[in-house]
Amino acid sequence: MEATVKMFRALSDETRLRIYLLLLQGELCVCELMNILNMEQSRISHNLHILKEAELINNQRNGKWMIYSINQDLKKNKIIQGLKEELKLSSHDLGDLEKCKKENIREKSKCK
Amino acid sequence: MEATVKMFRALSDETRLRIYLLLLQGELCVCELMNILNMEQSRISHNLHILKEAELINNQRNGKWMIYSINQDLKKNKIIQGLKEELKLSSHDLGDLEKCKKENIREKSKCK
DNA sequence: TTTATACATGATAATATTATCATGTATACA
DNA sequence: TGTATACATGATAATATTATCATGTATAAA
Repeated sequence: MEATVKMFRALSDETRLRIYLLLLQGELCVCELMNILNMEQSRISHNLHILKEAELINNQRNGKWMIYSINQDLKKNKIIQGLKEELKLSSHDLGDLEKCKKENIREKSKCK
Repeated sequence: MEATVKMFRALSDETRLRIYLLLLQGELCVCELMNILNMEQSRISHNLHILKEAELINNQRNGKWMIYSINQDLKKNKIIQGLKEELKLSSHDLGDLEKCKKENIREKSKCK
């Protein structure tokens, strides 16, 4: 119950829901999320922290970058399964994600 | 997306989640919810209002009583389906629900 | 070993949420 | 027609959330 409340709370924010849907497409670093969402770094980091606290995502360092990914422990969670079926990444965000990958933002862009 | 955020927000509160799980067992009036949750009336009413705004529940008047029930429009919503599979009403709340029905709180108890 | 990049995190202010208190309204009943 | 019951709702205070700003830290590269 407590974990479910925490999960709902973490996902009850448009920014965090967008981040979660983006990460469902694959791992991303903070820099890439900044680029896709067009939001400043600390805002992204703070929201990632909330998603991590709710155990919805994981992170691991890779050189300069902190890579965030979906916590696969929740693969069997029916609510998460439902979310994936019910809600898709917006075509706008999907386009920006593809652009980010094609332009290799992670390597090229100085993260400001 | 917006509706999903609103739904998550409405369910990201223990009281409202308990109310939703209780209503999944069947219709209840405010008085019965007060009795089961042991919370004061305005608190219950305000939280019911939030659940209603998120279109998770319906209400209809029946004489003195306002009867709240699950919004069946969401039967096909995968997140709600997932929630129902993932999270069950606590045995404590279930016990109090049964007690409330057995004692016919709706008719007998002066709702204070 | 300085410097830039990538990110985390503490502090703060603006805003939203939550519970409570007080009061208002609809219905039933005497 | 008054009164009690059941509930809604506005106001308020306490608390939580959110974004931003400032700063701190880890890594890599020069």
